[in-house]
Amino acid sequence: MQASLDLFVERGFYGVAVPEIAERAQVGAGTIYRHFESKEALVNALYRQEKQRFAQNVVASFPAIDRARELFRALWNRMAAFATANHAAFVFLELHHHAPYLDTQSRAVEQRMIQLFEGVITAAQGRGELKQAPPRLLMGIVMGAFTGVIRSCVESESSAEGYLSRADWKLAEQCVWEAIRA
Amino acid sequence: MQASLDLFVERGFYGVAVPEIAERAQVGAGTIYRHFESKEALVNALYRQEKQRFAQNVVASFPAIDRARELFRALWNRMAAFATANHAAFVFLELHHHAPYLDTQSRAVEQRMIQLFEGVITAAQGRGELKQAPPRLLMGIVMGAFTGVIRSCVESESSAEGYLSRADWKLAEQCVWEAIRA
DNA sequence: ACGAGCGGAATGAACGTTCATTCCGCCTAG
DNA sequence: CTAGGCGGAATGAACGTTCATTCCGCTCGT
Repeated sequence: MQASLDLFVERGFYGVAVPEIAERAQVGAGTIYRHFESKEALVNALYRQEKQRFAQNVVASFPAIDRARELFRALWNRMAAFATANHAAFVFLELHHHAPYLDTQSRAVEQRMIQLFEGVITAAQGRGELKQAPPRLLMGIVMGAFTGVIRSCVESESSAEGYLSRADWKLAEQCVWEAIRA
Repeated sequence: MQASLDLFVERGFYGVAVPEIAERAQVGAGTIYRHFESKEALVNALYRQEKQRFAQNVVASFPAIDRARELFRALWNRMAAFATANHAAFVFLELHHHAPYLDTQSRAVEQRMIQLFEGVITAAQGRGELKQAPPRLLMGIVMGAFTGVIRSCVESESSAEGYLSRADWKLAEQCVWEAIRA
């Protein structure tokens, strides 16, 4: 699964041959089919695993606070921590967002997280802490901006830069908070 | 090219067979090779065409104003207009961002636009109109948020909704402006 | 204590299929 | 009548998947 993660991130689902995954994983091609029914089953298993890992890192044991500002900071920091520690996984999830070969169950993992967020946003709006806009819109802005921030540092082609500094993360967090605060 | 655009958006470069493109375009498979040297050449031509169309729609004949607020509103509205009128093209550009089969020239088209934006941002920062953050970071936030907004409406699975209302676009514009304003 | 024998996981060459690309007969414009 | 562009069957490479075989670790009779 680690091997396929790396390769799928590089060239996408259809761009990677199963024997290639096997080679990178240092196993025989047939071995993959003892663990996964098909290439599609593999990518679904991988998606679910990483999505769940992401969800657990981000929303599990979420601080039981009600102030939107703190909630948002916590959310952002957790996402940043996950995306930094598991860069490939994050890009993979981003890349396979709504891919046609994802099955119903894989999509459901995401739906649950979205609905959870929607509830939190609506509640915060009720307290007048967030802008009055469709929750989906605010979610799109936050998630999109987060992805954009990550991409902006990957693309800084000054080669070996690698990751955002902690200061930049904090800066970005402040920016995006101001986008959604009431 | 229109046929390949639709298909590439649906399933990605490697997920679409050339004969399939031919069928959708209602031409023979061989005919494609009288116009493009290879499948890769086709996707590069398509990328360049759409990226340039996007760039022209967004930055060409840009209002000669210096107030960042107006500039941003104009930028946002043009991007929104383009993305609404050419949804597939926008998704295609998004999807092929940094794909390994894009050649140097195709990447250069994007680089020029980025550098142009970087200059505008730096200038506005000099005038104290934008937050003091790395221009790439601000660009990532804006572009990412824009994409996120688009995605948020595509995903509203209430099926036949289709597009954002004009009011929602305006709402989103205000949100994202507040993210980057000083 | 030990080795023959067993079960099942791993293997990778081989299979049928599908792909990108080529090629040649056909059709049409001039 | 002819040349040029088109179509779509043909082609060989590469794909996902299978399966006969190998390999390994454990069990159990001696």
